[in-house]
Amino acid sequence: MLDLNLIRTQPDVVLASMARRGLDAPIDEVLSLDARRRALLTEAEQLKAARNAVSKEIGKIKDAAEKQAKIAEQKGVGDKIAALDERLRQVDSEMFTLLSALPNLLDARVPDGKDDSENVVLRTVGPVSTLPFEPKPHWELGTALGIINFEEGVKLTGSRFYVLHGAGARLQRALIAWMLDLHIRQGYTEVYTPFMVKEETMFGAGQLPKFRDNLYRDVEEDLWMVPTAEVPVTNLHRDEILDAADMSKLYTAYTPCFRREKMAAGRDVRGIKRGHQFDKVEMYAFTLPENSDAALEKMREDAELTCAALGLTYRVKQLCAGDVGFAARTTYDIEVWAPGQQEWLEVSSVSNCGDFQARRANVRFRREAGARPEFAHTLNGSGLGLPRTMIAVMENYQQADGSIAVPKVLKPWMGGIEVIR
RNA sequence: GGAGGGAUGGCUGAGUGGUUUAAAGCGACGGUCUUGAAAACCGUUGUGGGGCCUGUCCUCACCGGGGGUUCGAAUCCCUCUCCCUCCGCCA
Repeated sequence: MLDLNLIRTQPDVVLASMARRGLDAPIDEVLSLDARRRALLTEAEQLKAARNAVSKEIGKIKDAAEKQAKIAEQKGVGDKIAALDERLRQVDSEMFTLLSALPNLLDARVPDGKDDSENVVLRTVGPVSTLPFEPKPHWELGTALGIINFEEGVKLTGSRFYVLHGAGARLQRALIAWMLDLHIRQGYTEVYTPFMVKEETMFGAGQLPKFRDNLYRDVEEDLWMVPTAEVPVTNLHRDEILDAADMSKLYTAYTPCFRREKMAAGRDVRGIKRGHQFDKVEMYAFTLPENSDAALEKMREDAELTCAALGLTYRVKQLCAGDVGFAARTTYDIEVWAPGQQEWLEVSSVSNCGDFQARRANVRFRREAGARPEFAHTLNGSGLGLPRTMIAVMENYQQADGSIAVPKVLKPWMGGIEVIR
């Protein structure tokens, strides 16, 4: 949610930022609604002030006849006020609809560009291909080794689902445990959250109303399945006023993620790259406004270290204006090289949301006792999406005979398995 | 699933239609006192919106959420959510 006051005072700045995203934002409509709203509010409040004063007088009148006369005089005022309040409610709701559809302002340093084809590769770390044989894609490796079973996923649930077996399931669990432990060492506090949340919680993280079509929902209980840990973690401090002395607050969370992927129908249908259910370890930060830039760089480094420690070749991209997500002001993507698919896989996306999410979720902080509350800044970054990390590990650690070596850092969780064969 | 009880400010806790303009206590902050501190005493103490005469200013809303009754609602009515106690069932 953008600051209405910013739209009022610097509409041109807001318009320019929206234009960089390729949007024609209805700023004029917002401003005229705002003017109407204030006019209605003034009128309604004057009536309320008068009514309050008279009602107070009535309470003090002792003479019954005089009292009845005064009460009769007041009849009808309530209806007038109710009518104004009703119009105000309508204006408010129109305003809310408009404002909640506007994405975050972009950081000025975000490069221009219309879509993902214009994202900027900042650097590539590691060699792009070193395998001395023809590498296979993970779906062939996984099926041959019996660690990924696609037919079973279809049998149980449908397309885009799969079952992991034996060392495959264990490898994923090892990745999750290792990543969580790594992030804890990097200063994040582990949290385990619900995977289903109420509508308010989805709104607070910026998922609703805009991304409704991509979410699973239980209609009977009105609960929504989380599409990312970012959703519950953002809301951990919803409607709270934090103490500046306790910030930054850094969290890491493992959750499954549920996405309908309606927009991606027919895309990435092979393998485990894009499923309706996948696991992810997330990093999240609540910071003071002046610290969010530094927190973004730290989080990017923490995510990079995860790739590096796994021995994966990766590259860091800065997203261009047209590709930065709805709630973010700036985003880095980290992609790892998958030699079997001959493809860069997006495994992490690290974003600074500024005060955009905090405004929606009403997460504030106080600099000192008595100071006015201010909105916190929030940041989120995947500590790597599991299926894509699995793909990268399988394809990079494959050997000529189709077996897969276990990366060194994961061995403590693999129960002595050195090679999956 | 059944029965009952609750939700009031940072916290505890009064308040059942108009001196409540939400008491009181605790905590926090400021001051007096003190070499310093404690104690004591005095004072301050929420959030959000709007206005202009930009002020130690005026005003509106907020007592779990929403709706209603009334000239007037923390208080009465309806409804939802959450919490607690007991019973049943249960991983």
